[in-house]
Amino acid sequence: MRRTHYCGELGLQQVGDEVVLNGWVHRRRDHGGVIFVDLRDRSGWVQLVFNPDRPEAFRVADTLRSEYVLEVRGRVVERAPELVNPKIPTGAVEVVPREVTVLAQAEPSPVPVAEEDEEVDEVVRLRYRYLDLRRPAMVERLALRHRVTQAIRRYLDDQGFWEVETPMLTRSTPEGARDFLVPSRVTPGRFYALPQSPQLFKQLLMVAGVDRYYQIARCFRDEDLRADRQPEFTQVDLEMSFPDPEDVMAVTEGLLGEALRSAGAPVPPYIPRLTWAEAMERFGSDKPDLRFALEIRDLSAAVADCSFGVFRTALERGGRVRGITAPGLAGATRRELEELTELATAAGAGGLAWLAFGPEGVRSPVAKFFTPEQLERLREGSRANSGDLLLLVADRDQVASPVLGRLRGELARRLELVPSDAMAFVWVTDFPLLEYDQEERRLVAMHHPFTAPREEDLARLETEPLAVRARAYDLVLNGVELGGGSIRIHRPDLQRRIFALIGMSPAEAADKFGFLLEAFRHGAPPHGGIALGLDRLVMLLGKAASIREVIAFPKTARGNCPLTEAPAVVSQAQLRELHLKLPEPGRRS
RNA sequence: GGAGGCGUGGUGUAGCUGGUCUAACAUAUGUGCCUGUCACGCACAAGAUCGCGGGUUCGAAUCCCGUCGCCUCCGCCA
Repeated sequence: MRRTHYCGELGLQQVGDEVVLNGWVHRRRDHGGVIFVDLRDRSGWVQLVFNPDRPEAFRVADTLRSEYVLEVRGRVVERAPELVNPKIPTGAVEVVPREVTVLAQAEPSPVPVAEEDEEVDEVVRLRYRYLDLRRPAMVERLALRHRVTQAIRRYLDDQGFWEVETPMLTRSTPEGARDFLVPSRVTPGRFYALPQSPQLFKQLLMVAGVDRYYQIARCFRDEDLRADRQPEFTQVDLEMSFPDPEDVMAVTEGLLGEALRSAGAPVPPYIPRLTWAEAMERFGSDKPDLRFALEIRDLSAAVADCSFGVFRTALERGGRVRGITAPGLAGATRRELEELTELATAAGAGGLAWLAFGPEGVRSPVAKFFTPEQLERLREGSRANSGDLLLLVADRDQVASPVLGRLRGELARRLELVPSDAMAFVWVTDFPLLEYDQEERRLVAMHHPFTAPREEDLARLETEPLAVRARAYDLVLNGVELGGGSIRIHRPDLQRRIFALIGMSPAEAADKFGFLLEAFRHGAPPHGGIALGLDRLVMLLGKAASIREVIAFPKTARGNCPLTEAPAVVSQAQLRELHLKLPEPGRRS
């Protein structure tokens, strides 16, 4: 017997046909004289009806239990009108089995496969992921991811991109995230690293003349996890030769359009753009959530002559006073205001000033420092109406912007300004090439050290390095960084200047990236590309609460896999082969 | 590394201002009944020493401390 149909495919077109189905017992309803079994596969389920007039099949039906695996030969029949179940796609028909074989029995499932809305503990779900993945919601997520991935492959193939695989065992590189290391058996004391991204290899492929490359690439970063972060994750990684940023963005938008279409999501007619400076100024974030407005406003001028010391000091020290107006929040309780203040200080602000505009005037702990005219200027400048709450932060932009950005997000949540079904894409461009790392007390690359500076800023590279803008672009969706890319440096001399700026000596550069610098001496084309987080994209398209929902076998927040119990202890013999020695047990620090 | 939350039959929850809690409910499971259900129904049964360790108390699921696991956030993630 060979399967003829998937369960979920059956409908009125098959009425009268004899079909062979394979699937799992989704539910069994035993009425004594008649037994119904919902037979499920990845396509959905269809009802089997067993009557005593077919004693052989009926006897088997009697022994069936949830999640048994069956092979069924039977006839598709139309249901009487009053028996149609409009809730399922196959509800107009049912299958009358002539022959039923139990291919596998099943113990009672720890994961309720048929109970759709049962929230099951995530560890249990991960421990028995193969059962969890049988649940229709998870099947749909796997299918969605598949469709999106295939749409991307098709599109990039159409655009002339070649899919090339790059090594998973490579070398550790400085900068960036912590590497996962793999000890070498053959060369004692040496280690491979799992790639944080195929960055260097795709650049080498450009030098090789591949011209257009892509890869659905697994990446590894040994950093702490989040709802949208896993230690291994998948990027749609692409690179092209001789591009402008416009070319990369155009390809990305085309790819995204296909991905959205494949997911049944509306495709935006265009994707707006913000420079990094504008994003920070208006939204306090380099990945602004544009599903809601709530913009930051500069009120420095309005408070310039007030008598509030904190503001005056901030202004004198080159800072500004900026604020956000929260509509309708003038009635905020002391507790709510404390929470917002706590949020602001935790984000780095010295404090948070607030003014509640009401019909009887202004309620604020700092109102006494302002004349009525100044208060009116503030209200006007902040566009606040009666009933609104104005939150003010006074500090250098570097400190104040992220604080205001945090507040903006928090206010949007509290005011429920975030439309749940909106998809707000935005490009953020012109990132600073470098930033100052307080901890390491040196300049570091904001994106990565291979990012090209803008031509017109080149002259300022050594004199005003923090003012130099990069030819970089990030794609943001709903406040989540979906991906980022840049035009790369392809000239060895410029690459060496950048390495020097971030404090990497020529010797170190030669040691760590010598192969790349050498490649650039052999005719490197100008090139650039982008990498998109596939898991995040699918997560957002699938309205999933975490990235784990769209990964077949994800890790927990501590990086464990409850199913395989990785990471696990290995034998002394294995360690010896790898020339590794662990500290005595009990001395783990 | 830091902060917060959660942990009770297979699963999901209630109980958690200490004492008929000898732990309840739903669901799943087992048995029986039932010929049109589709989250089938009805009846009966079995199933948890309340994550683990310690402490307080005459008495702890309940209070305290520690610890483990999970989740969220901050740091970190070029």
